[in-house]
Amino acid sequence: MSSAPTPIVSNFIRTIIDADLASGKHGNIVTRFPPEPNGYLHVGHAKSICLNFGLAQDYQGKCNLRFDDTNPEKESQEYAQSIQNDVRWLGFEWNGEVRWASDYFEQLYQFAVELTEKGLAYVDDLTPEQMREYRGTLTQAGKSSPSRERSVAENLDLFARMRAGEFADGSMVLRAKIDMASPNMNMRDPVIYRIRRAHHIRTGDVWCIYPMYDYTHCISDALEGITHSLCTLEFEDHRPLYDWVLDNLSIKCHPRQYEFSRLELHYTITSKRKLLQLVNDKHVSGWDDPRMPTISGMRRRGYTPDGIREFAKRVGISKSNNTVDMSVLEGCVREDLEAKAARVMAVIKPLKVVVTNFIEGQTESRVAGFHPQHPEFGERLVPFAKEIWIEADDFSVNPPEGWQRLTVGGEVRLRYSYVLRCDELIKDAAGNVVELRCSIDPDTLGKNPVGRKVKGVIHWLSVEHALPAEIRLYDRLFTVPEPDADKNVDFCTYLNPKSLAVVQGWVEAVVREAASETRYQFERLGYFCTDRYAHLPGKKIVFNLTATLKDTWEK
RNA sequence: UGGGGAGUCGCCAAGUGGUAAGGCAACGGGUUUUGAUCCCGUCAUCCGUAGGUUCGAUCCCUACCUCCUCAGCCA
Repeated sequence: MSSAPTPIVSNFIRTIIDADLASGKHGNIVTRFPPEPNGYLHVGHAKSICLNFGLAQDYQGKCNLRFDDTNPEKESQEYAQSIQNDVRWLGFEWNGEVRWASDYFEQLYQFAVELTEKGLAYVDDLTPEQMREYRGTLTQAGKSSPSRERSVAENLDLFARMRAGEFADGSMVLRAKIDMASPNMNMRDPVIYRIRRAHHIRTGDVWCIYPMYDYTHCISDALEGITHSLCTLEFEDHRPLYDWVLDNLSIKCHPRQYEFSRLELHYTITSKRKLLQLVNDKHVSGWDDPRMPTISGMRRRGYTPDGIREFAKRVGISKSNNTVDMSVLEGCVREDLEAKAARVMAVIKPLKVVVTNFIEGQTESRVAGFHPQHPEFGERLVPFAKEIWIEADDFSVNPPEGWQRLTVGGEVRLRYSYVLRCDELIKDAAGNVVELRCSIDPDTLGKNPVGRKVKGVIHWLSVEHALPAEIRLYDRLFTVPEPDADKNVDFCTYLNPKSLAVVQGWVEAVVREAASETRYQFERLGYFCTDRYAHLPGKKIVFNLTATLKDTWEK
């Protein structure tokens, strides 16, 4: 990061790892990031990625990337590919090859046979509705299915025939035989295999039965030698099942699951289902729309991997529910960009200024550094001419108290150039200010005028030299802090109609050949990034607003 | 009303039986040709509540309150 990086803060998981390493329980740690390839990764996943890969880095351990691809109906290669791209873009590399739960399908099947042989699993043909009834409620114990006492031999036969495709989808399942009276619903004989004739992205039509998450995850972790299996709080209730499966199978490795609280962010949503809805209903241009909280969306918006990683560090890891404001994420990105983005001037809402005492047709160029604190960023020439653009917001006919910008009769410093005085304004028939007639003080280049102080500094562009650019301005996607808080109101109701505004502005000619995804600070405006797709170097300039600069002037 | 979790500054978040880290934000001041950055300073007599144990408790015990979470052949 720019200045002082946020120091590593202890958390309960690090405490556990420290103890495991100190006691010799583990010589080194192995974590894993296990997404289901059923959507694009979002900021919440970024927190998990930074945790798992970050821990592996800090402790010189390893972190696997494993796809939990056990539900073929929702998964796709496109998603799997995007996930790999996102992890790498964030700056992490997984240990060895990408792992797939589907690579373990045969072993998973054999383990299920083992469970069945031990009398710990049985084939059930209750309908989903019946199964729900038999499961009981939070306060009432469930009751046994008639199939619960089926013989081992018959279970083995039935399970083999399930695999062989003899039964219809949904007609039967394999269940773990645990405890129908358990106060933990997950232990009331959970389904571990279901029949589903769906084309799988990797195994195609080889299988017609697929293992469930709870059964698959722990075994996958064990097969990979994972030491610390980290997941979010809602899986706390699943831990007994995770342990039950491993305790009852002939697998020596028994990873431990630890749960941390998930990230909640104000003014956005992080539910894959809802994010998918935004895409499908065309409320956004796609998963990578710059307004999306997806990693690819943030990338397109101009957020940096370092900024996002800093954010993960800042929010920390704990078990308490927490909601972080978007401004914290923006702050991290700003901090990173402050140090890394080259400065350039741009005018988003232009107002023409004619410098009456400057010679027509003359151009006067001044050298300006690309970064005030880093001369190594280099410099460029900024041309000055008789006609210039200034930001319309930098001029006011009736300025409020404390105004440091331009007003009639007032003076302001043109960044890198002269002190300018506004002598008169020109209005159109409707009374709108359309042009300013100003004059410069020729003796203020590189020095302050004598006898008076000019506090304000504004950015500007020579009309003749500026380059037109499409500038996409973004605002928060939702108008309320918690769009999906009320289950009775569709979160789309709170979509911000003004979350995107496309304007035609002007930028310095030096950015003409900028590659896509090049980040700049437009002085006094904010950080902008050339669009990953629409921006065509040398042909079409398209910038996305990443974040505005902090503005303490706001009144 | 069953089970599993969590409650420390506006937002995150350490911490320990010995008298409350840090970050962000905020607020004051300084520098500044970005009202940005940067620099300096301020910012919990108090750790959900009420009791108890103790020389001493945010950390131990008891009760209570609040919030989250679980009844998919999703993950």
